[in-house]
Amino acid sequence: MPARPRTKRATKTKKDLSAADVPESARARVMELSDELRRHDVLYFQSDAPELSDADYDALRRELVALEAEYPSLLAPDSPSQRVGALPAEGFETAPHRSPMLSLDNAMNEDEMRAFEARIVKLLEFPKGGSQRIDLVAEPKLDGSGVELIYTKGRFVQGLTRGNGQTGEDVTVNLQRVPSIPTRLKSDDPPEIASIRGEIVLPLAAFEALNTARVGREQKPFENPRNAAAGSLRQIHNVDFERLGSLEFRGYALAEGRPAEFDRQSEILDLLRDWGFVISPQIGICHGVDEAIHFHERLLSQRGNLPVEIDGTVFKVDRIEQQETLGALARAPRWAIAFKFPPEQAETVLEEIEFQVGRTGALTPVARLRPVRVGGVTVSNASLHNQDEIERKDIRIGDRIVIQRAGDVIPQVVRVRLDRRKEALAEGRRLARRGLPARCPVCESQTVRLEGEAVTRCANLDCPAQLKNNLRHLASRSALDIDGLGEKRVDQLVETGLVAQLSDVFALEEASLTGLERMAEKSATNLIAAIERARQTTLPRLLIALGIRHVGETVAELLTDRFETLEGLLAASPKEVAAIEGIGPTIAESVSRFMADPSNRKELARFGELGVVLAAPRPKSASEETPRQSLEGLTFVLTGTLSRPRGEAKRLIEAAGGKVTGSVSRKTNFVVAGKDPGSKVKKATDLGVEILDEAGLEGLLTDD
DNA sequence: TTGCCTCGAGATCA
DNA sequence: CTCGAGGCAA
Repeated sequence: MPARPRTKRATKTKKDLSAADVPESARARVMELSDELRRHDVLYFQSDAPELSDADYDALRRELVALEAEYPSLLAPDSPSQRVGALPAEGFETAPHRSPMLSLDNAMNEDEMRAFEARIVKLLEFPKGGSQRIDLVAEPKLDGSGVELIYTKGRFVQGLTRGNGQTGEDVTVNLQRVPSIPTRLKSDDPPEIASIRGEIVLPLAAFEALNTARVGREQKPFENPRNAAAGSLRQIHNVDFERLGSLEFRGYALAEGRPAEFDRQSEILDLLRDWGFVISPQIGICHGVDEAIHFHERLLSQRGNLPVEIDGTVFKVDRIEQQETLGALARAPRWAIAFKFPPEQAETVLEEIEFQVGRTGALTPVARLRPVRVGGVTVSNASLHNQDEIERKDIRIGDRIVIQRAGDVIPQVVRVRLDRRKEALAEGRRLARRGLPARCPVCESQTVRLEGEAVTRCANLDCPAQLKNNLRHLASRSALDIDGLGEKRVDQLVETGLVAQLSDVFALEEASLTGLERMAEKSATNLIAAIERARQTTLPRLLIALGIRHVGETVAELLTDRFETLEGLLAASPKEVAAIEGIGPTIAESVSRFMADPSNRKELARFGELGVVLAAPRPKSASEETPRQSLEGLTFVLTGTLSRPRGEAKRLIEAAGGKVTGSVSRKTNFVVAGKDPGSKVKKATDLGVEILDEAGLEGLLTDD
């Protein structure tokens, strides 16, 4: 488990040693070790003729790691110590943030900025008539990837992505390669623990250079600096050091470790700079909202000349004391706001309006666009929400339209260039209106629009489009979580008629799957196994899986808490459902209607007939779990000659809840080596995967 | 919604 | 080598 001994060892060094302080003997030994390890890597990977035992190899490697830790200047970017073996076994580990990494509220225009100021003035309860204004620190809002860096006693020990705000991915090994992240804080008296937050960006010049290099190597250039930066952080194998070396970290907050005498955000920025971090140079202090708006406009005018991409201005209340008074909501602090630049717009041709059929049968118009770059990505689709929207904006096929990415993500049609219609016609585009289809585009059934509703629906409950969406939903994470049942597989299953109603997934057999496109033995087995696992589920998951309108995680839990079993729910009267705290009339109606429907009841019964079992609401304790599933979640690889046929060994493992795969990867937990094992054992030792002999396997199977 | 990364497995070629 | 799935970020 050589996860990261480097940083731990390093804390023992008394002070940073510049290159000159490194004893010649150490330098020589590092070179020697590196050469030796590299030679062995080649022997091992390319000629399969290793000279060193794995233990010896490991020892050399450890020695190298230790030396590099002691003399960081000797750590070459291409050192064999940086190879994959140094990485965590399974992707990146996740780790909790020291305090939640919140996001920021947005202001899209001046009014919202003024509202922000008004809100804080009110909350801070300034004495009437006082001339106090609020000092706001202004910083560019960098368009990159947010990270948290942890320093203990001034040493960089851990770096996390933002993740969900509570927990992030530990990308320390990659961040250690970013030049602007100091290994040590420049401070005589660093805090015990400091948490620095900031943005990882890829400066435009580096982005261009990187892409030129990539094109030269016949690699695909990156679409935009932000994705290139975020992607760089998540590299695991064959890590491209050039990429990491071109990243830049810019600090903007100190979430922990603030010395008491620093009581303003502006001072913290200075402190971070003193500690050795890069701080955006375009920092200002604004006294009141008018200055803030002015700052924002000036920054916008400089935008094109800046070395990094930005998408707005962040304003923070300068005084920490005031920040603390204001506090934070669940999602974002009340003392800061991101004033966004107007979204980039682009013009393109609307080539077609299609209608998608959703899970409930609702027909949603989607604009198919001539692909156009906007905000760093190529957009070719945009939702049009509903028919009213199309009519209000008078959108017609063939129109030139203006699009933008709302909230930076969802593309939307802003308006039609009505003034360009003449030209459009001249170019032969037909400018047809697209009305709501009378028949479903997928199954050709009648469509209906209920009185007072905005949406039109396909009336056919068995419409394949609805079935596909329902099936996708059933297989999704929060529902039955069936691995390997993605969009394409769902399409196949429905189109071949293998699944005509939801419960059919549980009637699938391996034999009927093989023969489908890209569905050979292994995939079929895996899918069947995933479905088998899904048979044992819980009532809330099943309720979610059914796709009852308005029933998500929360409602499913509420229903389960109240009725405990499916039978209980089926027997419940609409009144009882409606009486549940947290369930209003709309939801109650939807649930009761579903449960009363005879075909739904039949379908539910069929789930049971096909082996779907609901576990008790909450397992009392872990000790009550069935001991037979002892290998749950473990992956095995078999190699060499075993005393029983492979197939049988495989069955035994699977019966105990384990998984058997063909090749060794970091996801493999155990390699079972029989007589005359193959190269898999070598690979396993290299990846640090545990190797079992047959006795060891027997032990696992019979034990506990 | 798009782009990036990883993984397992299928398809293809030698 | 290519594809599908899954996860993550904005």
